[in-house]
Amino acid sequence: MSETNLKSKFSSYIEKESFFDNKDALTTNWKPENILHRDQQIDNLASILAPSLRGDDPSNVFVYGSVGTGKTLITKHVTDQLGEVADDEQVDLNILYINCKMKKVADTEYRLLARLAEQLGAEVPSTGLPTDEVYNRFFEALKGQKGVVIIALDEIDALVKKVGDEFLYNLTRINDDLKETKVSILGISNDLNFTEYMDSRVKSSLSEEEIIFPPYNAIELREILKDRTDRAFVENCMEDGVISKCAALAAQEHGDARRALDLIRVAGELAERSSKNIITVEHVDKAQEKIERDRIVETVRSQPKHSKLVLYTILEMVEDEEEIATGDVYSEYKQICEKVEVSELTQRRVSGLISELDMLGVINAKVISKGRYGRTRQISVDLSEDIRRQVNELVEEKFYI
DNA sequence: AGTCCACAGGAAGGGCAGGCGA
DNA sequence: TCGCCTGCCCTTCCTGTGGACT
Repeated sequence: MSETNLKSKFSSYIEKESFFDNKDALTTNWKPENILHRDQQIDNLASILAPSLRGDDPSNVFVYGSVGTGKTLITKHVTDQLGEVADDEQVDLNILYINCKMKKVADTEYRLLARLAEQLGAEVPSTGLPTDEVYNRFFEALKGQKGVVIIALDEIDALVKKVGDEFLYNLTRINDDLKETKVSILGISNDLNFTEYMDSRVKSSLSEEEIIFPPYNAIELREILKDRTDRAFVENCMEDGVISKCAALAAQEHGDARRALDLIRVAGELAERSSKNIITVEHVDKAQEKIERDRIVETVRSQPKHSKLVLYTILEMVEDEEEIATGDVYSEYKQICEKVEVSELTQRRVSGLISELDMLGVINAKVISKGRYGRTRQISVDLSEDIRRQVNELVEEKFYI
């Protein structure tokens, strides 16, 4: 681009008014003034937690609902209000909130206990101690508290699937050993069938109360989007139907409000970069593609190197054949390893990697039986040309293919 | 009815990096 | 510095299995 062109690009960027007035209103951290379509859940949670204001320990609660149904928002909203009232009334109440899925923060038993202890004022190194020592420090910190401690564990299903439910068992039994302090647990799970993974004792003590968050339908999503976009965007910057389109796309995808907000935000950003002076329905389509592409590419980037190589192998193979089996992938993968001078992994591991890639939604792999000819995974790929190219570049760059 | 393929996938454990206390 | 911890990636060994073929 010539110098004058570049300059005019920059100056036209300044001249063009931004569509965004307050972009924060489209993030998940934003707390809207009025929360829509969740009155029942708010009411329910509030009445369950209210006894803590009288110094009684509230029942343990389990909050279920798929992603983007407002679980975290409502929990924070209710606990914040509760905390404020407790402060005003000078009631001893401590509310801890931990997201168990945060990488490197609370995604193991050790880290979870360390964070909890930290929030109670104890000091725990990020690694190095035996887990039972961390547990002790957490317990000591709890002893120092008076009144009720509510522990909110967000995305608890991810942690239990990873490390088992033993820590939950310990947490639910902790009240037996405490005198001054009463602990109550508020579990938040994305997985509706999550309790199946748990020991029945843990299950019964943890789900004394349950609150279900159903997915939003398209109409509800539209109202939520309307509310947020009124704050986030300047007036009259959207073509008719943009909000409905975002709501409809997100409703198709499990009624996910987060996805709806992402869509409208990315559509706005794309429109801003384009020459159009209004956000159009086409921008929403492009936003949908971009979000999916970014998700896949980011996922692949964070995979271990052999997972990248396996994916590369699969992408090469599906060029010629629609559906392939694990064994085919493995022999081809070995050849690629030889070519790039990397020592190959065992078939067991590659099988595991394929299974992971499937769970991450990068490839499709379902187990089928071919009778006499054994059981295997039938692998297919359903990625756009654009994504395949980006993934291939990612791998080729890394291995100098 | 039984066999047998080509894997799936569980369990246990090894080796390494990063990080601690003493 | 050493000894020990955890998390991560990986191997080894193993049992399980749907259904075409005999």
